[in-house]
Amino acid sequence: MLEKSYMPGQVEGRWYEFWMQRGLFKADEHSEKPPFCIVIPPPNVTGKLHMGHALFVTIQDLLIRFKRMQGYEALWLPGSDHAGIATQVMVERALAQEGKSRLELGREEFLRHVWAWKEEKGGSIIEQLKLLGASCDWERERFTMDAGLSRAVAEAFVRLYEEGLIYRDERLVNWDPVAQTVLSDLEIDQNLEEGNLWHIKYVLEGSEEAIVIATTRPETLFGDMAVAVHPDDERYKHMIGRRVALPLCDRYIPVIADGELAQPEFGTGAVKVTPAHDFNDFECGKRHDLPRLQVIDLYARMNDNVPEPYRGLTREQAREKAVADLEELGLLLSVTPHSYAPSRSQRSGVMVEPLLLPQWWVNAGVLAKPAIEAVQSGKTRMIPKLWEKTYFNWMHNIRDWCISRQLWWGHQIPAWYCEDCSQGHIHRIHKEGEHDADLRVDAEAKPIVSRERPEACPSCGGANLTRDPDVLDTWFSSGLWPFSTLGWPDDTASLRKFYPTQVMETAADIIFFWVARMMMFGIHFMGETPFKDVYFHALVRDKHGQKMSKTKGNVIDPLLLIYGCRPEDVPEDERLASMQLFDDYPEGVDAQGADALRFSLTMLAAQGRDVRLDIRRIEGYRAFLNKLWQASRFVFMNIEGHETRAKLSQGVEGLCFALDGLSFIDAWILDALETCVVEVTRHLEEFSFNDAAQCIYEFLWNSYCDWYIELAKTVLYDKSEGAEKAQESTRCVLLYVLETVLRLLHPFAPFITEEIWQALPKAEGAPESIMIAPWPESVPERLNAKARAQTQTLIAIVAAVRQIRGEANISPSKAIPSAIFLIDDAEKQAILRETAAAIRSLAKIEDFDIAASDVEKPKACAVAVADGIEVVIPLAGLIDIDEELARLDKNIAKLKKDIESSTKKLSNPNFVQRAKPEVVATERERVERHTLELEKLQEAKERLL
RNA sequence: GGGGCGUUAACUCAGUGGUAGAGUGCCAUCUUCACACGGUGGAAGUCACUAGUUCAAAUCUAGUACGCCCCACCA
Repeated sequence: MLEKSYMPGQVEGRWYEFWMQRGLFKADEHSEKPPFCIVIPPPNVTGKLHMGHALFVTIQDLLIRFKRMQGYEALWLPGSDHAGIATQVMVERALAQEGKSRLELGREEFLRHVWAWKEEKGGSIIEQLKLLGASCDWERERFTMDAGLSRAVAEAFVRLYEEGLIYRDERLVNWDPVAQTVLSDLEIDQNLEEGNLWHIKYVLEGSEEAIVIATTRPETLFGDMAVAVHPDDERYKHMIGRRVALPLCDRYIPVIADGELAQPEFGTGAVKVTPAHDFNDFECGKRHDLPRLQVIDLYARMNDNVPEPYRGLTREQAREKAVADLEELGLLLSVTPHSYAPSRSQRSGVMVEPLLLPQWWVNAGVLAKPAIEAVQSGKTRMIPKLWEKTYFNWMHNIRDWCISRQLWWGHQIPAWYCEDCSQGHIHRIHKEGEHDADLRVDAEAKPIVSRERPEACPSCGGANLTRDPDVLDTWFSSGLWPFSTLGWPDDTASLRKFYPTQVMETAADIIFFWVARMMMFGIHFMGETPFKDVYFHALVRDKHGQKMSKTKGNVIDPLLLIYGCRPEDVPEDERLASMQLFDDYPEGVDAQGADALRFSLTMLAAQGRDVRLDIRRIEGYRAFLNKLWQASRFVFMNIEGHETRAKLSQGVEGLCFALDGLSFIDAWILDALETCVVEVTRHLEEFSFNDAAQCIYEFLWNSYCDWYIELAKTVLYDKSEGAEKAQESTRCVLLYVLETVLRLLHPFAPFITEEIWQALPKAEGAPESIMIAPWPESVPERLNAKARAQTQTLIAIVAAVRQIRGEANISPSKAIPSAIFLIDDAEKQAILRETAAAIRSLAKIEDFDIAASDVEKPKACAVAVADGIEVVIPLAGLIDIDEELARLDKNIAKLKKDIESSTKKLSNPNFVQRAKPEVVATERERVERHTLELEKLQEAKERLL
């Protein structure tokens, strides 16, 4: 027997262990079953569980458990990502607290530290996924830096290099002067900020005349190589080809015409050109063959190419000094406020400095082509479809991907340089107190790309080789994830069985970072798209729609919700991050359980919409699970000691009752169950998870609990003779429906369903867990339109009496002594007779008569019409006449309004002619029905007056 | 500049051509034998605005307002 109330903590503890011990999450690559595989979006190894993880675990586990029950060989392949920059920054920060830096430690020693850190803290995110019930095949857990995946990375790199799709080149790149690495275009944020526009005079050579340029970055003027104006700009036409004196510097630069860079409307129409520190200027410089003068170094300080007084200043200091000096010289014309969008590093938040540096690149255009075609042809679908547009848009305009990073934590690029052949192009900058030299390799050095360290230089045979110090962008290894995790480059049984995977489920914000790269690499290396469907889930936001962030204090930690929390028990930094939560719940939050969280996220995550997480809704769904718990208790209490248990022990199908021997109520709940099974299955197959969950919710609460169980009570508690047969059938149906719903609900709420299911009597040879029990199948024979109509009548009658009771404020403890149901239809009379006991009990009427509609009614009575049946209840001191009149008036008004609008429709010839015939018929029937009802209510009113 | 999304009850959200639904909250009432994490009844919305298409629009089209996101940026 189950505990009196549902305690998620107690229930959830025991089952995960059980599943693991029995090896139920394991997938067999040699199985005959059709494959269903999802590879997990690998969370950052140093990460901490947040709502985004909870959401993806919920959806992916839902899919995996659903498919596993449906008979697929379901593989959910887990793992984690080394997260290059994020992890390195974190470890460096920890080292800094000990007063150490990575440069002091040297590369090898630093990497030992990172690995130690990974071993110590890396497991926690994985353990947290388990708490949510994730049914991953943990024996296959991978890490992007493990030996196998590192081999895959080297293999991919070498192949792409040999195919000419990877190359090394010196270009203008986004440099993060704090993280000391280059960043890809995707790792940069641009948001509008307030800045200034400085107007500076550049005086024409040999003239008093000046050209005024407008700039947001006056400190870069030291690198100016030209001033550009629009060729058609009348103001400046005569200056084109002449030279201007570069302020603060002892040199002259030309005025050039460039219609692409210079827009006459903006600023003064004249723009300074700094090819080494601005992407647009770089392009302009190429067009005009301008030299590039780098004036800012890797640490964002002014280098030796600027006049002496500025050398060594930071960008900011240099700007301040330059502006002051210009002002003194009378060259600063004005400063106006100007909002602009500077590029900032997503990691450090610092302004990125465009610098000219040699880096490794992937020729993305070639790889993108088939990846675009795969989606166009429908080989891979994106759901919701609107993301396909975003995907195409980016893919069509894709730029080469900068894959090298000046970090130590990551896959070191498998390229070496021959010290002899590349002499003079390999620079070591050794700083005092630092263990390793800072290694810089010019673009001119010739790389030797190889899977393993080469023995000797293929050109000169020399053995003096130095490895490229850079590592690869984290997303390079992530891009290989769907096949590297299955054993690639080896031809393994797992790879053959599970590639291509069926579903990729992830957040849309990494569509470019990850999905696009997996598509490109998957097609290139495997010859097939890595997945059939890509389902994008929404972002989880707080209840006001704000992105969750620690600094905003609106984080909702999934674990706090699952296990509950009191503010005083939460560590301070976490409490600050969850400030909003504790403002709303000063006493803390009760334990909701992983099942309630999962069910809530499923309900909230409608396709294509962001999720605003409201704890009150989670509480509502926990109440739903408690309802399931209580209903199960009811079933257990009632089958205890009866044959039903023995019947179930022959298997659920042993519960096979003769469908024609059932009461219409039994038949009705089976009919509703059939609809529920079909709908839930369909919705899951269409990725409409919220609709699927909604179906189960409504069936269980509104049909099963509110009506079937209540109706069952009248059968089960019937003491009269001969009731035993109906009772046994009711018990069977109660149990059968519960068991089926548990299986339907299992993928949504795995713990509670397992707990209840295990308490059911087991059949010989039954599966050892609900998670490997078969998914409920559709049994069309269960559909029963007649039973549906009959039950509808019953429900309408009970509801009508309840309405009278409710509005007349008749105490629920007070029985109504008598009632009359007036109806001519013999079938409906039969329904009333058949369910007399149920009506008496649910409406709490002591007795009632059934009569034809022309029978004379008592004078003072309350009247309602339900499904064509006139429900008459003698007032007999129970009901206040005025209240009853008010109730009648309200219903009469409602009917009148309804009839009026329907009549109006029907009097429109266009409607009658053009609307679908069934719609017109419905409308006619509606008027008829309501008119009849109205008449009856009006008569009742007259009798009262 | 380009693209996308949203605007439905007090709050959080479903719905998507045929007269509006859920959860929470609210009002009334009830602790009887599954459940007060509950039962029963009730109140609550010109479905942002304006046009158009249609017999019929919350639902389709166009535009307006407000909010949000992505991409590309003019110094």
